[in-house]
Amino acid sequence: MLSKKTKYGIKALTYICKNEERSPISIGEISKAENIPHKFLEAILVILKKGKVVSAKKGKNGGYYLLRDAREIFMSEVIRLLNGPIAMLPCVSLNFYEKCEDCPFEEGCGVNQLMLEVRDSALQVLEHKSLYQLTSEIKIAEDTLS
Amino acid sequence: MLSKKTKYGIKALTYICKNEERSPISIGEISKAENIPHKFLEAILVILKKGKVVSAKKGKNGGYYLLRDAREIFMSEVIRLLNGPIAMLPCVSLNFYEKCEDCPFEEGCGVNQLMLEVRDSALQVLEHKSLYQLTSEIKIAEDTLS
DNA sequence: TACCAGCCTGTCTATAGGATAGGAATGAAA
DNA sequence: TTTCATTCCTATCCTATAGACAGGCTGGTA
Repeated sequence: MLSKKTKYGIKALTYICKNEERSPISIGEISKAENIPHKFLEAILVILKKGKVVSAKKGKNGGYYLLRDAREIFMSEVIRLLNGPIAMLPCVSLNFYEKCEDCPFEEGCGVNQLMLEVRDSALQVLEHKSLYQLTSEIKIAEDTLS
Repeated sequence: MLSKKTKYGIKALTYICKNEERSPISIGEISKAENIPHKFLEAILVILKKGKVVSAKKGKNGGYYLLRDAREIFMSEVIRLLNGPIAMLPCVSLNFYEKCEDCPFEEGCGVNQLMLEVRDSALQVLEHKSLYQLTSEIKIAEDTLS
């Protein structure tokens, strides 16, 4: 399952991206616009800041802004920061690998083999989807609706 | 994350499949061979039984056996029974759909769009991987090791 | 220098996963 | 017909984590 933390995080990023010319954008504005609990969003953006995805400006008219070109921010990275491993099992994770105690050897574990394939197929999507692309898709959807 | 329930369930199924000619196989045997807590495995197999994947024979020399050809048992089904939805969000789930409260309209939600693609790519793998296939792969791995 | 917005720490609750226990029901074998 | 292995059912417990909120500190900008 994708945690709300991650969901909120992605929404916040797309909101910042959509309004980049006005950035920095304050937590208050994002939380109102995207229906995200204010304090929770605070914590989320701190994580994204530590992850070098965004940066913050303090003081009056402060807020958050993208630290890199939105074309260079990929969903795989954001999800790893907020949700943890993309793989569904620690023993097939690239960035959060852990051996599992109950398996004598991984190659002979069917679950391992299976989840390896699932992970790769998910990465195929997530490593190629940039924040820029995601934001564009939303804009298109909004335009066709109105 | 894949729950241990699911992991254990798949392991149990492959074990039964591997030893199908001796079936029914008892919980006791499976739990010992695959390092699965006995009582927990009980609960898991009951679920798989309700899901018409396996069936049970009671009494002496009883146990569990596959209810269908292993070629007709797909991982997508097993995972849905034990782990719940394959999608990472209820609002993109085929079998466990739920609208999310915070989105005014789904088409304009980037997370929704993204997770839709991830779900499809995962399904591509899981709907085509049969228990038979998975079990074969394990056998091959075991042979090449020895 | 005053204020605004980010930052930090800590607490609380609900939920779900994982695991265990004890005994009832069933049915094959002795 | 008795015995015993096995499934089946109900119930309880523990723990970790997600989600959310509160209060006050910090630092920079107007």
